[in-house]
Amino acid sequence: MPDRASPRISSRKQPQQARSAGLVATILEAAVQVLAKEGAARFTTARVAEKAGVSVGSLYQYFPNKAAILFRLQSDEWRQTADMLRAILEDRTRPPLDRLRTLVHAFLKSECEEAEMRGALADAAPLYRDAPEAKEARGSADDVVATFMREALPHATDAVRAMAGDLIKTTVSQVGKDYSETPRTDAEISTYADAMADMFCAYLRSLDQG
Amino acid sequence: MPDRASPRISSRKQPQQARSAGLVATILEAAVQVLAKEGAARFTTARVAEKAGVSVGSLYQYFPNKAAILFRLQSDEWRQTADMLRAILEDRTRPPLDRLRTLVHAFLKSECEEAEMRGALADAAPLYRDAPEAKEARGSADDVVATFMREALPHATDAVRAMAGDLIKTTVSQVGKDYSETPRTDAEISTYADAMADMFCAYLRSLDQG
DNA sequence: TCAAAATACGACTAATTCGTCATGTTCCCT
DNA sequence: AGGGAACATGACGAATTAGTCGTATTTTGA
Repeated sequence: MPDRASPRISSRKQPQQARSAGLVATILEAAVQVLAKEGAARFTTARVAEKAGVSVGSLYQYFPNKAAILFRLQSDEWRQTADMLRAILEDRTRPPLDRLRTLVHAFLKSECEEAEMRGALADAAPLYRDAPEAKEARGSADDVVATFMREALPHATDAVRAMAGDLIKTTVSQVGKDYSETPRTDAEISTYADAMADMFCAYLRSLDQG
Repeated sequence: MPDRASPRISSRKQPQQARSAGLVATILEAAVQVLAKEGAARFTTARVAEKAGVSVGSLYQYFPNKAAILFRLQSDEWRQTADMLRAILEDRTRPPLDRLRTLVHAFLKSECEEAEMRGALADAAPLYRDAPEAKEARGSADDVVATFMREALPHATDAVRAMAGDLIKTTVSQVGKDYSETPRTDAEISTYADAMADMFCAYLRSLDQG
């Protein structure tokens, strides 16, 4: 918890001409580069601007502070993965546990891609996570998971479903972060994902029977 | 990854007189206070020294740098929890799955205690985790877990046992961090721990049968 | 065409930080 | 008692950083 008072993180101004829109894109790309190559501790606005071939002043016209850049990167990540996972979970042509398995595979694989950048982004989390915008961003996946759990555990109580959903959600997300810290081959990722899926399936079956 | 070169983190000199031993203890207590109340970003040697009622110079006689203090705190935590968990896992008078359930409860409860400080310590991890001393510290729990898995999964192959052990280890540790981020009552912790234990038990039973 | 709006620039300031070192104090042992 | 070792002090230097602001350049639209 770096800043007690939550700093504004929203965009300072929207780019209106084509060149400034391009500038924002350039900055974001450079930010990813700096984050991946230099790490969270050496992520500075000056370095990002230099990598982007742009002046600091220009950067500060579209991002109110350093945290805003990081939050933007994290936001984009979240949106992307959320869409992917939602698409998998909502495909009702397949049995629930099959979908769950696919989800675990997809999520773990996605976490292992660009792991350098994601790790550094997580290190920088203290800079943006206390901002109000970041708090809103979470918990949007709750509905999708709740719906899925009703399908997966038709005979269980709501309380059990909620707990199981929460546990699985947390496990997938947190274990993914830990697992992706060291480099893995696709085969390793797949094996590990299967083990996780096996665990979830065994758990859900036992819940729906007992 | 804040520092490419790994800084020395070992103690600079050992206290030889009683007063300096006390001073080290005072510093560590103050460090915990500062970490919990101010957060990782505001954790500075100056603040720790002030809180301890000691000069910065004195602090630097027993810790080579800021990271060393943080690493020391983390080390002490690790040793403490490791001992606790080992004691539970090695009690062969009880069935393996019972022990596993107790372990989950104990670990989750311990993670939820002093959560402020632990969270801040995790935020500061980039400062010390790349040092060689920190890398050694991990992986000492592997033997205990391996032994336990042989008991819990007598009919499974070694590969399955290794995978399951790794999965459970990672899950408990990572999910614990996430779960302890928001304050919980003892009852909530216990319920969640039971759910996790249920999941592990269902998984292990399915592995030992199939 | 030309003025106003939008955009871009980068030197600069104020603040914070880590860690050192020359100096002073306390302790221990003979 | 007294001399040397251990210990304690805190002002200070060097480095880094976030963010600003006055100025210069480009685009737009009438």
